[in-house]
Amino acid sequence: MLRVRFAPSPTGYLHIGSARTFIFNWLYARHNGGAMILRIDDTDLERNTQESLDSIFDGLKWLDLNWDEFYRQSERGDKHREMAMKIFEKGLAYRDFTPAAGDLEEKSHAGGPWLFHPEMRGLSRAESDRRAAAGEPFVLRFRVPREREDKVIFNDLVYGEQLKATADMEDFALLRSTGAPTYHMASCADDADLRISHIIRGQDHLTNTFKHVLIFKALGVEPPKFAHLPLLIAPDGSKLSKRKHGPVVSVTTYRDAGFLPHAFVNFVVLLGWSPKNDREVMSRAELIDAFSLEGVNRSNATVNFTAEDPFDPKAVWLNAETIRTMPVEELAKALAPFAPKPDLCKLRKIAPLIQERIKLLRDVREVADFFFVDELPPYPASELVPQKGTPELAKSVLREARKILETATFEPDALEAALKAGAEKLKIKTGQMYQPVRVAVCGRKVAPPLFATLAALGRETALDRMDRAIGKL
RNA sequence: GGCGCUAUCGUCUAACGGUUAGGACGGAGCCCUCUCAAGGCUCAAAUACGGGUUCGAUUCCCGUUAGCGCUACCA
Repeated sequence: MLRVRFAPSPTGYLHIGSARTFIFNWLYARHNGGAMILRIDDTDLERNTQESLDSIFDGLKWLDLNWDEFYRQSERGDKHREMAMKIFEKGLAYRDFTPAAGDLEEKSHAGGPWLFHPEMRGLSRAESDRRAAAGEPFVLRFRVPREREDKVIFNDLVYGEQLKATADMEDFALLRSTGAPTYHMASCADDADLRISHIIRGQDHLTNTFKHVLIFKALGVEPPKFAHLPLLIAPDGSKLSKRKHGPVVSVTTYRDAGFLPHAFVNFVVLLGWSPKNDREVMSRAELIDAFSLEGVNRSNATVNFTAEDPFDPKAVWLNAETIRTMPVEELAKALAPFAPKPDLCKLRKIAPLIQERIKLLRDVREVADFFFVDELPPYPASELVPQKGTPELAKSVLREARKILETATFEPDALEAALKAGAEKLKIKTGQMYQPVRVAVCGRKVAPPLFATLAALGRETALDRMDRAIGKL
């Protein structure tokens, strides 16, 4: 059975890149009828926060993509330690008693690469046991088999065959001096234990994979298949980060601005993946059907945001497209949390009027504000004056319109016919009739279609606003 | 510094070694129209650079450049 996992570490909020990794895994699992596993990789006690964990759950819950199994890595520490010691017992790892030192710069620069402490790698088992028994702290290091194997090879489902000389690999840590497993150890131990068949993750792990292959082999299990995803980067070319780019990278920012979950999924899946048939707007079912690792490309994708405009224009367009094509009832419900009042009854009337006029759900506030107020905010009387008209004309137009609205049937077609007739009677262009009425009723020149708007507003409100407008002139 | 990965319009991307290098977003223009949208049509816009291989390279190989990643007792 195919088994994939998403393994975030709760050290920041769920950001768009992590969400994408989840989505790719989910799609792959659903496409193949496999299992989706959520595992919280919280082995770094120092940096984990409950807030971050909440953010991850909030984000995933919003995406509405489910998982089949759930694990928390911190609860499995004993198992990881046990598996690490199994590697040690096989002689494939050794204790390093070198005290943790601030020789970081020394390691990374200093001309040659730092690989291991020879005297520790060469320590006899008896000596090692003696010092450990004496309570001397140590880190457990993997003994990279430079003598037996000169390279590590694996085949990445996206990047193809990957090869690295063992001579270029350091003896990485498996267990910290506190006894806690490192990420590499915990991750591989769990992947092996949970029988993960495919690891789909960010390309930042591509070079780590050589270490992981070594660990899997040391554990005596067949390594899973690997597929690395190109990274998501900011317009300046740097990796998306909270510190540098702020909340624009957080999934909850999209949610709070009024993105529809599916529009977000649709946008994000197109970053680094293509169905190769020019299709872009796809339903969830179509996505599941079309998804394959072959469609994943290898170069990083830029999320195009700016300080003024935090959302990629394509994401916004996809969202608008999703809004336009969804059932009105669903739209009305989605709009409720964003409207001035969560009045579903009213929203059902408004939704069709604004459906193709909003890009984000939050836009409802400015596009449909006048539906929710008892009294219109003040606007200049000059707005009531139509093109090539005078205040006097505006006044007579509004009086005529008022009279019409007193008796007209409040239904779009009937209102249009009646108002049109009124314009003919006054011998003015229809636009000169409609525009003053629009301003009187909406409080501004730009608004949804007039007749449907009037119908939604109702006679009483319309008449009241007409009177106030006439009074301004 | 070492090791690895990547390179097509501004952005996301498509193209068995043979295409006028295609689509989408965004931009510009026109049409439609009660304003705004939506919709329709049109336009501008790319194979990083240099060498090979080949009858023929966006595509294969090498180099350069650039970007990114890893190089922790972080994940």
